[in-house]
Amino acid sequence: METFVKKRSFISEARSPQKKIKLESDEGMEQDEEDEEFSHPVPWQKIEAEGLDCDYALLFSKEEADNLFKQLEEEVVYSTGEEAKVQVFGKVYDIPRKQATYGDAGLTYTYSRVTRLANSWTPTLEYIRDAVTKTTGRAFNFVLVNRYKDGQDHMGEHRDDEKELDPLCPIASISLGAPRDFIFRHRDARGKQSLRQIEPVKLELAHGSLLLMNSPTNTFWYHSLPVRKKSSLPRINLTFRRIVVDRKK
DNA sequence: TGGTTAGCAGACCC
DNA sequence: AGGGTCTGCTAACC
Repeated sequence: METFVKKRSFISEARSPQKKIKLESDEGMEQDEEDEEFSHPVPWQKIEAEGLDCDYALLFSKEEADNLFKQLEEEVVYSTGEEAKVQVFGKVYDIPRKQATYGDAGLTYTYSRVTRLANSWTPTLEYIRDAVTKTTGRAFNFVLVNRYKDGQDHMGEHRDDEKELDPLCPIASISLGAPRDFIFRHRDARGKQSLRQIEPVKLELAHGSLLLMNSPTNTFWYHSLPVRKKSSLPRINLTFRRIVVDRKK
């Protein structure tokens, strides 16, 4: 049975998923927003299930996505050593992909018991961040970069539920490079005697695409990027987030 | 207190 | 026949 979300099935109106509100401006950012800079509005596909709310769109053309991928390959510096390891069920493993963290000065992000300090934004990451902001009306102060060198690199099921994240702000996921399957599973449909039977939601994340994961998706749904042996090319994923800044000294 | 961004084994399906 | 995929399990630590 094919449970993948059909491409182009019900493309909604060509407008942003959130109303064009004025940007929640962080300090001293752009004043008057030229909506026309990223000229044509993007056609969004709504992806919904019980407790799941996502918006999917092709944000960048193939040509632009190609260039962005190339630039990121030159700019991004990935973690090594202890920061490239993860501890699960008492054992330490090498993370089966590469990771990097970028964001506003001084921000930290704790992921699976390892706290990482954000590197300062690179030009390309800033450019993509601003493109995402212009098309969504959301501001982000942090991005987690994951690089999957081929179909063997992967990420297991998890939720993005770190408590330093602003729970109401969507997470914006940009995909560049090889397309990969992306799977959602409801938390009540996991385990042997799962409480309920809920079909997973599966989609393929395309080169240049943007997936917005809106609240409360990450409360109820785990997601993963499973191994795909037939995939041989690299993929870079950027997840833009809003980290709540603790204003205490 | 309870959840686990990892790998692995066994079942299933081409 | 066997490789790819999917699911459930893990049993230490924070």
